[in-house]
Amino acid sequence: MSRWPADTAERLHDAALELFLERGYENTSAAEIAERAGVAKSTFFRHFTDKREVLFAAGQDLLADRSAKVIAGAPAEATTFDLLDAALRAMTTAFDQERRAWYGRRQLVITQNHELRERDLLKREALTAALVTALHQRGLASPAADLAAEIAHLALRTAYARWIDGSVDKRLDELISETLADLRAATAEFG
Amino acid sequence: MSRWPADTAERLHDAALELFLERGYENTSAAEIAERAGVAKSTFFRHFTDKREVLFAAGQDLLADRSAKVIAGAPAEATTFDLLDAALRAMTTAFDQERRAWYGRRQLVITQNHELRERDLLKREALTAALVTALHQRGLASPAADLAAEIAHLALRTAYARWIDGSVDKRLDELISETLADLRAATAEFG
DNA sequence: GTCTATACAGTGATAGAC
DNA sequence: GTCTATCACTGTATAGAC
Repeated sequence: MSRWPADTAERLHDAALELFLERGYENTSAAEIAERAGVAKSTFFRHFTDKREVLFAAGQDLLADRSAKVIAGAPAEATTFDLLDAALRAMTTAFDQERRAWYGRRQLVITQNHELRERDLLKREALTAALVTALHQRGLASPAADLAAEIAHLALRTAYARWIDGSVDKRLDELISETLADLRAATAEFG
Repeated sequence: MSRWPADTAERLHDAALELFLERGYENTSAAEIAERAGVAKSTFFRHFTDKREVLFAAGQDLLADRSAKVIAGAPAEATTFDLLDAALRAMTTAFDQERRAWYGRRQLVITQNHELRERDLLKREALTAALVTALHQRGLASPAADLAAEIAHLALRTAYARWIDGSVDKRLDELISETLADLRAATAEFG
């Protein structure tokens, strides 16, 4: 048992989402988030480099690493779409079905604010760039690797939106495979 | 001996890029930009909603409108790639060959700063979204429309980088057509 | 090694005057 | 339209407490 209440970061995390939903991102100061979490403002900035990061602090690099490893270790006969499917599924095992509603609330806040949408895009683009690198190392050259990564990016974005939407009760990895299959069909029609 | 003082927005624009190149974006305050342009800090914020926008204020909506019109007015027998090519070329007529070096300096500043990269991504995504809308109105459904827009996005990004790079002395619209043709070939191989 | 306290520069908004 | 002036807030830095 620590002298300090456990998981300060998580409390800040939850306090932030609550307040953003109550009164909006812009109308919530970092000091207020800290106050609700029971810590000082300076503590907030010790845990998160900026105010937006309180919604994005999840292990981004971990996801990229995981997908890179899956791509590197895939069998030689795997098609590019097989690679994308495996990589995206590896990325999203962390997205627990039980926390779907939480991600939905988080995304609602993000969508309604410009600064947060910008940060969201940057995070997604970082994942796409990591995918390109992994595909290059696998021997897939540009522009095919870039195209593949963009398709994966689109699949993830679309599947994530459908997952959060909640009108179909499927796991995120199922939706990813479905969405990617749709995109494979659409890609074939272009050729 | 100019009868009219240069446009305030343009002077702020140029002063900002100069200062960002001299000492970096982070080490330049809005007040300093205003000072070099010969106006007050508050005047800066009357012209640009925030400090980043001084590098992005170019008519973004205009580009989106132009590409939407081109897509709407394209002949019925045009392929999707024809549409993308026409839309991207329409977007980029504003990118004058003589100002290529200027865009290069601007992009250098953007690439070196997180906040500016975020803003850049948001602008590009807005263009992609406008493209999706135009393609929907043309009768192309999702996910084909989304895929097409992402391919266009990738083509624009790649061609723009090559244009700025300056190792080949071609106009941006030429590079776009070339890049798009490469992507068409890559797309066909996936099918 | 985690939290607190305080002071500070800079952003971006706003009100009032010319 | 522009200026001055002022304001709340972000984010940094530092020094110290448990």
